[in-house]
Amino acid sequence: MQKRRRLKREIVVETAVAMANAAGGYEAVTLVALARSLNVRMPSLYNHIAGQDDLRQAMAIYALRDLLQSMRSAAVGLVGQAALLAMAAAYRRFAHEHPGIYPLAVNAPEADDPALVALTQEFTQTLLLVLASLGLVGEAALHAMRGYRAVLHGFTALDAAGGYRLPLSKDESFHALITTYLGGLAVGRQASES
Amino acid sequence: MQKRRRLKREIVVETAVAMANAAGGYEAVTLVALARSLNVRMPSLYNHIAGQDDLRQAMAIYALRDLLQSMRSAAVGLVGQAALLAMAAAYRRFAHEHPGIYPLAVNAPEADDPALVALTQEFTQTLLLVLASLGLVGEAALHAMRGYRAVLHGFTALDAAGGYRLPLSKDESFHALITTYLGGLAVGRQASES
DNA sequence: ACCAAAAACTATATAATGTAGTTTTTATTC
DNA sequence: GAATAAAAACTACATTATATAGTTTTTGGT
Repeated sequence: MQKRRRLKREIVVETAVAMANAAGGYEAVTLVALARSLNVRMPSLYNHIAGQDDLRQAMAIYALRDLLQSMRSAAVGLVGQAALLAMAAAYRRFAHEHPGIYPLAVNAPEADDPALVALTQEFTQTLLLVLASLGLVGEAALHAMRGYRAVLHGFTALDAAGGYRLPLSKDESFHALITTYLGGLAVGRQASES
Repeated sequence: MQKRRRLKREIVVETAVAMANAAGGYEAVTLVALARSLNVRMPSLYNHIAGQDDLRQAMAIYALRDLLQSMRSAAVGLVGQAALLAMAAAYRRFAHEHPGIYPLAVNAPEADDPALVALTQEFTQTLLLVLASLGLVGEAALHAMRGYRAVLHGFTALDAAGGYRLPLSKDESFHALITTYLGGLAVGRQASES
């Protein structure tokens, strides 16, 4: 029997995130359903969020922060390939455990939110640091960062979309993909050094 | 002044595809908008499609067929890395030129449609043939196929989502990604041969 | 205890998907 | 060439979702 007034934006967003993950997709979070799960009528949500777009942006920021933290934790104490492997595993685990919000973290709608911009910069900075520990700097590092994220998202998205139906270990496929890409990076680095 | 009766499913789907590409996303194809663009009232569409889900599945099949054909055309006369590079370029071009239906081609909702299953098998077969020309067979080829598609989709999706905002050539990033992955495949192949 | 602000509510508008039942058009058959 | 059955259009309506307007209730600071 709690006093159920004083709903807060934070609670609204967190409940929405939980609903999305439970349902396996953020589309399931309708405002009516979210309001019902908060024991409130739908229009009351507008006291805390500016509408569905605003809610999704807030969920995206939540997701991105969570993903970044997961990847950083996974890489603590590691450098170079080991760090990139650990971060890749953390990325995949995050997407698997948070199917409702992972797509929001990637699609990152608008670039107008300061929190979103800051998070994106932190993300970039973290990756560039790890790539530097691998010997990649300058434009090569930027291309490698784009490639690394493409690899991670590509596998993750195809997996989530049900694209891997063959009776073949997905873990092995993922590991093969990452090591193949990292191996290719090593080759390119050697070539540019010679 | 054509006789505008005898609307056909094919016309409905093709108009929907055109609308989706023009709008840059399939979400813009509402049944009311589609009906208006066909000079018809919305419920009339139900004589040709079973609803929005059916329409999207039809669009997905259309997209997948188109994508497969583009990639095959690009690879005619090529084998090995050259073929995979050409197919990658065709994939990216397709996604860029058909922003409305590309996501449908990837998300491939249900596995219950025979046409969809057949297309998917053709796709797989084509890729495995090219990979075989590179010397990859068996499970290694299957892992490589998953990786190749992940690489293609990952870059494509992040690009479409506006994820590449840095002032850095996307063409170069894409080329670097593909050659890095293919280089990694070559390394892995050497290692397994020794 | 009062009162202003915050946050809930009811009621309503708009737009989308989808269904039921009816009417119109088309094409085939006698 | 008219009759008729099937196809495909229509009107009308039910349902669900987002969003807004205006009102009432709750709450916390003075």
